[in-house]
Amino acid sequence: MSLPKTRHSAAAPKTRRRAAAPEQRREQLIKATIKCIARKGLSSTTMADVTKTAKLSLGIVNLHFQSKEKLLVEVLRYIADEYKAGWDAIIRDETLEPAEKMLALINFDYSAEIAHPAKLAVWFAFWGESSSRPTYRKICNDADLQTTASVKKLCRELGCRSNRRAELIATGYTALADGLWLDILVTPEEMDRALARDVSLNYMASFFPDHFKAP
Amino acid sequence: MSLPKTRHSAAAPKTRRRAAAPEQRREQLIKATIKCIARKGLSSTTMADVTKTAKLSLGIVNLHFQSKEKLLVEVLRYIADEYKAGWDAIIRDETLEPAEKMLALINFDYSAEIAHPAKLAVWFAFWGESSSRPTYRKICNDADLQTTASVKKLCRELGCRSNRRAELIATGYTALADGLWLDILVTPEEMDRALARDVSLNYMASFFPDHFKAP
Amino acid sequence: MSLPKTRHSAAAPKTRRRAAAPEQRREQLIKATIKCIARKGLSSTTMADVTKTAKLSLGIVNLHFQSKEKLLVEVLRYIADEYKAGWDAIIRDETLEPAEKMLALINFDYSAEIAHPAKLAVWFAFWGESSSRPTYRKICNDADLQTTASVKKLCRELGCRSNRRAELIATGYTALADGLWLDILVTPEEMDRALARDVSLNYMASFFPDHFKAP
Amino acid sequence: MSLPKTRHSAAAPKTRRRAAAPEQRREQLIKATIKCIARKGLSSTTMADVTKTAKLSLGIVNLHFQSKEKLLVEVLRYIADEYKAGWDAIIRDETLEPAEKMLALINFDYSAEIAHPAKLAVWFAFWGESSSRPTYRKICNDADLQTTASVKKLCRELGCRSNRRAELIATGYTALADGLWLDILVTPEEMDRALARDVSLNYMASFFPDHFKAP
DNA sequence: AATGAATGAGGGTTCATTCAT
DNA sequence: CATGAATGAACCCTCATTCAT
Repeated sequence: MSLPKTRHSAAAPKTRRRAAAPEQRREQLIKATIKCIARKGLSSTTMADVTKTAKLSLGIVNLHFQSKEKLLVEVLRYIADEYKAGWDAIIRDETLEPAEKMLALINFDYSAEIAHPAKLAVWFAFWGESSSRPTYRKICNDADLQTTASVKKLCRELGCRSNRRAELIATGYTALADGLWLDILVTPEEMDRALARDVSLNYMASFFPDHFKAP
Repeated sequence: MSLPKTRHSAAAPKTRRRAAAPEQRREQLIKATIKCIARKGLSSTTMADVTKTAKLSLGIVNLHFQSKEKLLVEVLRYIADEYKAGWDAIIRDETLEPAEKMLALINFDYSAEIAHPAKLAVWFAFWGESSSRPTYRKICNDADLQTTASVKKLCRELGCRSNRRAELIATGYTALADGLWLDILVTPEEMDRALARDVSLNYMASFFPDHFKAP
Repeated sequence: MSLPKTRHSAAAPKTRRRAAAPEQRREQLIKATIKCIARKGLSSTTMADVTKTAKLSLGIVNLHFQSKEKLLVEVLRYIADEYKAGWDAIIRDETLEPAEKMLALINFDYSAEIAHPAKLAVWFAFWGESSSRPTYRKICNDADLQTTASVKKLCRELGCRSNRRAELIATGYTALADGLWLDILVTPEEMDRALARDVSLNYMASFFPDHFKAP
Repeated sequence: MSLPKTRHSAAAPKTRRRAAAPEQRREQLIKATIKCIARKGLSSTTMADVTKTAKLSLGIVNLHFQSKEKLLVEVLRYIADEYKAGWDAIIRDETLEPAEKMLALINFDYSAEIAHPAKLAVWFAFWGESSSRPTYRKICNDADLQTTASVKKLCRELGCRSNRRAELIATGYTALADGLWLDILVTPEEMDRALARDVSLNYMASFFPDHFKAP
């Protein structure tokens, strides 16, 4: 909208510039955004912050993502995809027994890559906004739902007879992971990845004492 | 120019709201803010939203809270205090056995008052921002730390010999509760208060089968 | 849209301010806008220009008009209404004979108030944009259509027998006026209000020699 | 770092457009600009619009015209030149009597080529801006002044004794044409080329009943 | 000669805060 | 105490222009 478009003053780029593959620029901007969200929070992260962090010019986000909103959605999707990819790789690994899979999943959930403070900050920043933003919610949910479904299946394979019981355990596992991530993010003095792993292992061990040993 | 420097005509003060007890105004504004955060999210809640919801004038927040930031802190504190008060009442109730206390706590955590969507929305909105805001973090943490400490003590009373083990269970309980609240907020179709209660009870039953029965 | 609303920095008004009746402020802003359009053109007129001209703060336009676009529409409507009001007053004046009315209309069309350079600049600025903006077009047209209808009726009263002929004369009168206004605006050295009046009178005199005398 | 400073692999120059005669490119861009102005208005026409319409690359305008401003001036000049060329051809045609010339001019003014909606849109777009842009004004004026001068001369040849009277008629003719073009552009439902021609002819017939017959 | 990714000044809009009433 | 018009910094977005390729 807005009438006045005919610019009569000139706006001239002063410095050198470089061209890059679009996909590369997008990732560069997404990573800069993650850094900013971790540092300043979602609502305080501005386009200027992001582009300065990426050492690029102000206009570049709109060039590659059309709008800030779309950038943010891509950021969330980027993290969600990374999580789902890692998780799926384990689930599909046919060399592992169910208990080994579950163990691998626990280790994955609290690996340095996944339980990284910046990424957790992003997760919860979006979760905090998710109740009023359907798009965010959808992406956040998808990850959780897949997780729960996989764990439930594993529970059955681990010998859980009742479907209802498997449901409770799997739902609990996902919720527990969310809560532990929150603790890692918010009280790093009290909670670290190792402890979170132990708590999760302890959880599984209590339900499947034959397959897991409490730490 | 304008003549009447001394206006003797009493300006009709239209509908001037009656002065109210400051404490009452503050609570009125806090409740309006909770409503707004639940409806629009933390970052989209404006002073105008809050005051319109409270049916008060725009300037009144700064009159009673000095700034938006301070209002938000008070909102968070209000919810945290309510939670801690309810929890403490149970902990201090000397008529209850440890297992009864734990059960009461679980019921409390998923009561309509505490696991209320609007309040959960507020919790997670602040948690989402907490990583970049020390003040928010402090308030959010305090609640969690007290909770964990209480549960840990109860675990010992329920027969848990190892301190380490009690720590794991208690930490897990708090994290589980956080994760379940998140689910109630974000996927109400998948998770409700009753199911959350069952998951928590199932958790406790697995560690203390003599005191709790899995649902 | 756009997430980040939670301002954490303060933006404080520094100077004195005064309150005014909304209608008064609106007119103040409309007049400032007319001045700016005449001076810089429609597309180069910015909110900052308008508010600086009105000696008010930047945010005030959005306070009173919601958006720049709406301000512009109101500006156009303001001028159109003024024109129609003056025209209607003459048309409805029952003390005037048809020829007297027509003469009064001609005098009105090139009066200082109506053929004012700033207002003409606004008219043509909007007309220039009208072909791509339905809202502008509608307002501009309405004025022209009423004008033509009135003149046509007067032509009949002046003795024009043929409806078709009255149509041609009236349509011509309106077009002539538009063209003369354009000349006054664009070539003030060649065309002034007095000459424009003479051209219009000459036009009418050629069709109704019994009622008008060529200048 | 990057190894291949001397890239011997011939970079495939994808679809590189063939170089074209500069004059041809310029006209291509001017025509695309006219199309855009007619479609979106002057102030909303961007370099991207123009180059996309011309199916050329973004940078090409600055290559051929240095700046947007200069492109626009060339667009205006292009249309003005076309008009003047057509007009001059008639004026210089020695096979025509004065009355025949005047008729030919009227027919020309409302020919499909001249009274084309897109071109009229461009005229008025520039006229709308002309009051604040001397360059535009000059070009627009030149056309009008030549027109008026020619018509005035014809009036004398048609028997108009008084210089003053010829002046009034000629000035009126030009203004009438401008106004009629505006009507064709802005109210196509009410005004078309045929009607405009009739109005103009009716105008001339009223002054020179011996030479023209009212339609 | 031609391309289009990159730049950044400039624009409209929002909204926490102030203060005359 | 209470009100809400006014303020202006800061935000997101647009787009003419540049220049490495």
